[in-house]
Amino acid sequence: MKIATWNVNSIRSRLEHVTGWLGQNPVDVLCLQETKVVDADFPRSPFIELGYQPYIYGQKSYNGVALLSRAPLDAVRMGFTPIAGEAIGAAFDEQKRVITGILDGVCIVNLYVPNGSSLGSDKYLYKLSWLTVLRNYLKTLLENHPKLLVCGDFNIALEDRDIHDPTGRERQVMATDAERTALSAVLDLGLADAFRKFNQEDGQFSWWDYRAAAFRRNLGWRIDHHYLSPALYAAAKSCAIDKTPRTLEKPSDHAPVVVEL
DNA sequence: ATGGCGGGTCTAACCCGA
Repeated sequence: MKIATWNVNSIRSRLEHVTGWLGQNPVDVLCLQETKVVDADFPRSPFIELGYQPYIYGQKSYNGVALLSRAPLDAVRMGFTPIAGEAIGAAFDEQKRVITGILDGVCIVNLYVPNGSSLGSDKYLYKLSWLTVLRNYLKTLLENHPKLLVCGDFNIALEDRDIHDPTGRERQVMATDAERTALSAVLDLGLADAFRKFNQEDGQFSWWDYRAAAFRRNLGWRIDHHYLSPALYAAAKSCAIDKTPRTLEKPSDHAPVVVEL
């Protein structure tokens, strides 16, 4: 089973890149983030024609996640609310950042973690709160789904080797100690980084700023991840970043990351 | 480098991302 995660920075602007990539890389499930479109306007038919069923959870202009699956998914859940309840979920689900589904007993959690803007801002505090809600959400899911895959755009680089230049990273959003601690608390539930099972190199990135020729100079960050529960981690066969779509004209600033289970 | 690019939409003296 192959599962990919890709922040596409608008599915409508990236439609040809995504359909082209799926044609070349027929993964079982593609997890999308930042679709930036309401469900009624999501371009479903190009994916149906490719043999993929879209499960979408979007909003206008910002955020938005989707699962594209070759086989029907079981128990698709939108947002935190179905697991966390209305009291916690309703407010956080105003931003569409979470969608889950089950394929062959593997529970796939697709996340778009808040960016956080800048250290100490309201958005930064929201990001930290969001991660505490995520921890409780995944704790409950793990109790019922021992085969759990949590992937997406985490907007956090856990280690200095995941950043091209970690100088000053403690004041830089995506790399502060508070963010790393919050994500580590999530992973301490029993989730491990699939990419690092296979690759210990530095200079391995999944996002490059559009500015300053960052991609050409490989000035990037590794912030898109696949985290696996122990049963899946032991069985994982490969995990790799595909930089090819980032070389195209008008690319997303993120590259897809593929894990094979 | 409180913003170089590139999404979005209230097409801007806009907002937001990472």
